Amino acid sequence: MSDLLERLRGRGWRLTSQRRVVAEVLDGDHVHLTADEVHARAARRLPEISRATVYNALGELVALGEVAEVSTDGRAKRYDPNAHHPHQHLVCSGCGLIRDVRPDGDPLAVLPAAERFGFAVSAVEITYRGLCPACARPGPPAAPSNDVRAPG
Amino acid sequence: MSDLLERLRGRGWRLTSQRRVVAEVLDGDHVHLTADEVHARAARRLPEISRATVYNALGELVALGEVAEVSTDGRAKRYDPNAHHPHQHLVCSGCGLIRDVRPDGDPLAVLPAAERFGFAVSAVEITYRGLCPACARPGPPAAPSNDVRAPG
DNA sequence: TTAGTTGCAAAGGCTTTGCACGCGC
DNA sequence: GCGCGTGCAAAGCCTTTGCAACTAA
Repeated sequence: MSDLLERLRGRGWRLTSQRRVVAEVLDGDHVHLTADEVHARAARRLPEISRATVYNALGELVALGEVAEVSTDGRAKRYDPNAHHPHQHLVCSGCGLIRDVRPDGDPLAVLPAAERFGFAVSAVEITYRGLCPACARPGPPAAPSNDVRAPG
Repeated sequence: MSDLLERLRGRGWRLTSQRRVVAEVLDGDHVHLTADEVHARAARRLPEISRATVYNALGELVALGEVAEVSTDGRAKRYDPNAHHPHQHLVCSGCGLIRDVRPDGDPLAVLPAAERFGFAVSAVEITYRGLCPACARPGPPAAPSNDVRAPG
């Protein structure tokens, strides 16, 4: 994570306490927080941080390619710090849980050149949908959560 | 298209002129309109139709599985009437053009069972991003459009 | 020092909701 | 005629913007 901060500083990113906290909140695997969740967590350490600042920082991290925006539910966007580790998402239709997965092989190869209609395809986003183990089990499904994280 | 209306009536969908017009607007391949665009086109034939009614109808068509919601840009959702013909999307990073593509093979097979973390995977969404022929060509790129349609 | 950042509050885009009237069945 | 569907307008959620005060380098 301090790697990230170093890298950004090298690119001329002015390092403020607000930006540091935002970057720290967005650390780890299977992290897919909304802007509001990032703000809430950042505010635990820096109570006066404003939403606008969080949106600014997130937008810059996305523009710099350090964080990826994912819209899995059509509501608020989620921010994924795993941008340097190409991966796909497994999304539970029951509780909203999101897991990162990294199948072998080049996902771009899935679309034959003959079917690209002349497009210069440079990226592919793949989302698998289905029920997670907890929601697939008989009985009450896992409660939907606004704070979707990796289990355990 | 009248197939669609018949099917819906059979399911107890009360057939109003507003719903008929919405269904008609959403006819064809490579159609990916926003709710507002659907409303604008519907209003050409039925000037008094309200946005709320369009949203209601779209929501119902999605719930009934007749239309798919796609969020390709993080802005307004787009509605894709091609729900009965499984396909993927090719999205131009320059002008926003969206094309449907249907590679051979089962896209679900891309994710090995061993990497499903116990999820019962039932669907997969794939979006390819890149430049369309017009935007890849040197010179002024195609103007971004709020009315993204199939070329020609 | 000084240009870039922050916080606040207001505005903006997209979507949903509440309620009285209207219309398909 | 009944009950669902409609239109209107207001509210809601998420995000962006304008501007004066502040601060990292």
